[in-house]
Amino acid sequence: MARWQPYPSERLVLAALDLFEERGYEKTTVMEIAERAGLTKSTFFRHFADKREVLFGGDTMAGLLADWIEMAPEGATALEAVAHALDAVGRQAFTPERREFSFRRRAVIGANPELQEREALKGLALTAAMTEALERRDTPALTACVAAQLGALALKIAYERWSHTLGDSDFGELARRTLRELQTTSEEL
Amino acid sequence: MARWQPYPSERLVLAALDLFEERGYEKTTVMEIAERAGLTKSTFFRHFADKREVLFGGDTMAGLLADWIEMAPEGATALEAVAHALDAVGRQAFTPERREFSFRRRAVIGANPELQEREALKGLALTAAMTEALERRDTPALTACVAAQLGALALKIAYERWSHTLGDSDFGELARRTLRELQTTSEEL
DNA sequence: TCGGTTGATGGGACCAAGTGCCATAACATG
DNA sequence: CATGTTATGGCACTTGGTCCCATCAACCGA
Repeated sequence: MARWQPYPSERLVLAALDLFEERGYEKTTVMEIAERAGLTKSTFFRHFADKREVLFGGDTMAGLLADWIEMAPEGATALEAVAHALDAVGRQAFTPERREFSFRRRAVIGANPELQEREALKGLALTAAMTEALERRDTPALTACVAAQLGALALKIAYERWSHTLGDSDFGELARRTLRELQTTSEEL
Repeated sequence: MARWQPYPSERLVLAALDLFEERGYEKTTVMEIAERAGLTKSTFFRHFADKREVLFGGDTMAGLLADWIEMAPEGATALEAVAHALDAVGRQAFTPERREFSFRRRAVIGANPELQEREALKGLALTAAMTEALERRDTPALTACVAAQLGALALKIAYERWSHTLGDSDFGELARRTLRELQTTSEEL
């Protein structure tokens, strides 16, 4: 029998999500998470920087968004580039098999301020990444800032809607529709 | 001689700011902060919920903004109500004598991710408070959301500019001008 | 097949954040 | 002067997080 079972960090994530749902985030210790995953506290902190990060691990999102913004067609406006990126990221990261996990994750985060704090920070990083990517496309600073802000907001709202969906709705389409709504809203201010 | 010196939490805040500047946030312990203020660790946690909160204490901002948004003139648009609130809050909270403190505080926060995380959370709370206040003025949900977002962004940018100012510039005017810039920017998206 | 190297894990000591409880000293009030 | 209230000090305790070292599985070359 192999002593090292495969996918240690995935096991840790699932164990953590289970326990957070059962007893709540605060009443769950890192040792308990590790034990349920068949590992130890030491190993937990080798895979995640801290207890919160176990729910924010696969953190390639900011980079992905930035890449896709830069790869958008030459003539595209700032918002079009953002829409392009949302669509691409939707296909890559928001696959149907991840929807249930996202739903459970959202509920746990919504129940705990400490986790919301981490999520807020990730949101800032996301906006910053998009802003910089737009600026590399020679979008003026303020325009980049506002477009990124609207993009992040659209992402957040779309994520909320998507994770509540029952059928296999396409995240990209949801996000693009949301972004258009936000755009018309901002024009009517 | 009185054993209880006045303004314990103010002393704690200043002691903390000093130490954070000297050795950095992480290398400063709560005990050191308390001792420099002539108090103890126990007392520190009686005044602040945690170590980070010592820099985010006077946290009436969200409430103030919400109040002023609701008190804005009847016929005002969402953005005008926000501008009204920014102006009022500027007079109340961003007084000239607080400018130097704000500058030092900003530098410390900018140097530490843990503090940026807390700031991000406060930012979310601010946006949420403004959104809800706008909705109580019968602003449609999406409009309220976008207007609050722009307001929060304007506040952030204006705060940055203001804390770097040397003269006694008026925060309210700065914020309103910033908000107008953001509005025209968003119209040209 | 064997022995050495590499990388992931286990384990324990350790520090600091944060909680809870209780004693006590200062303040206010009669 | 006696009494109750409030802020503080002090201590024990749990937990998150760091560091270091021993160990064990897997891989690799001879």
